[in-house]
Amino acid sequence: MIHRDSPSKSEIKISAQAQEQASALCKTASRVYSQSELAERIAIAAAQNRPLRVKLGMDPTAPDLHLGHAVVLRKLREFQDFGHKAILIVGDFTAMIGDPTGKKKTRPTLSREQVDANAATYLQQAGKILDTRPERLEVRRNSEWLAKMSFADALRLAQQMTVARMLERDTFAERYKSGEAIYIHEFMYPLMQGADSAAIEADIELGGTDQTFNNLVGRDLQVAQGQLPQIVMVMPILNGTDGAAKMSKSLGNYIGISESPQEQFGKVMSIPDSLMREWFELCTDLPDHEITLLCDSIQTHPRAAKERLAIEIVTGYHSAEAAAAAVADFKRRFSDGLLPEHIEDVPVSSDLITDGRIGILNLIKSAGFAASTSEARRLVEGGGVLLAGCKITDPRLQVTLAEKPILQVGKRRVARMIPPG
RNA sequence: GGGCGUGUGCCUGAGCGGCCAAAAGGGACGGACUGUAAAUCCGUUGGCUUAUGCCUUCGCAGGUUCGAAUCCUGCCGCGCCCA
Repeated sequence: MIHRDSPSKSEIKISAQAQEQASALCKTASRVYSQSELAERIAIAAAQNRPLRVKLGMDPTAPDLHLGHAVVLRKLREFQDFGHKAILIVGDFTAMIGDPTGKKKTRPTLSREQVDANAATYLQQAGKILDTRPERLEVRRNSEWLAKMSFADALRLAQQMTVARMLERDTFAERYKSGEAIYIHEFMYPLMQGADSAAIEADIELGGTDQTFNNLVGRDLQVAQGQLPQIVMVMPILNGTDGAAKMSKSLGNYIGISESPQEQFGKVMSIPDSLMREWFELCTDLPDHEITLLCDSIQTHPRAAKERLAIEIVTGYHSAEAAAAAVADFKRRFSDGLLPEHIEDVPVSSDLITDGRIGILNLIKSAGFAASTSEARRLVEGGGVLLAGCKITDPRLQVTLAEKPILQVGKRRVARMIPPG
């Protein structure tokens, strides 16, 4: 138990150093509740000779982290680099509800093993960004305290909140207005998340702007328990590669932090120019003046700027060498129109072959470039298929694989087809 | 609990007995142009051994019809109003 009653507010002198640290940390944040409180808390912690406890919740499902998650994780890393402690909360208990932000209904309860496995995968990916040393990172699952609560405990929690306030929350407000269902248990979600903050005595909670309400609830619950209210810092939600919607796996507009250098690079190159500034700010460590220069299309050609952005990102998740290779590969493929240096071999199953020949549609399917024969047919008819460099127009074409021909579908999908045997 | 309404393809949304695998838009994919940008233009957008063919799809289950996404019955989901 950390005692919060040591130096009273008036006694704390907020050093210039603390001010500076606070303003550095707040720089890319969307909002902070509040920056002055943060400076003060930094000073308090320093006076107590302890690190700040910086909380971040994680969903124990589908741990496939992308650049959007990375925005918050990068911020958390900044806190760690100032000597503070990251507390990752594995939301294994809250997952039973699912954040009302998403449209998904109640999720299936995950087994302990699944949660462990997902958390491990999460950490393995987040480890590219976070400092994972135990003195800088603590991982807790919220079933640890939430599962123990009785119905009476839950009621006491619920007493902290009013329906009116709950309905102020944007997602609830929208759903209520548009006539979508809102279940009572969904109201428990913010309360549970707030209970997490109280349970771990968080000084700060990070999140995306969509978490604002949830995180602010934590403040009230902490105060109710005699703790100092956590400072809430919310980060902007990163737009996806399409520039139209927030980055998410289900929308397919994401760049995974575990993806290959080539893939990351190519995807960055495909984003709309209008997205560059945001991405520079939230996905790279480049200083402001450099970003300004790069985003000025007079001084820097947008394509060059985007290449730089891609290099920065690939370097961050892989290495400078990998980024250089990705640049070369990209130029080769898309500027010079050549085939990539490395082409994946795809063995073709022998039962698709009759008399040494295979139908082009089956070939496309076996390369995994089309989900159905009909789709493969459409690709051929649309003129998107090349075999051994020749455009295929006849969906009925039978081909031989003796030459291990290279199959191309669209601009991106390439494979060398290997005959069985 | 009662009354009214609603449920369509990835999404929005028309259809309201045959001409419906189902309008239109969005998205996505392929092509042209480019900087794998934007804008624009063209094509495709349920599945099937290649098809004036067959199968699956319009909440679910039955029924009426020569014939249903369209009508009837029951069920389920959602909303609104009343209590």
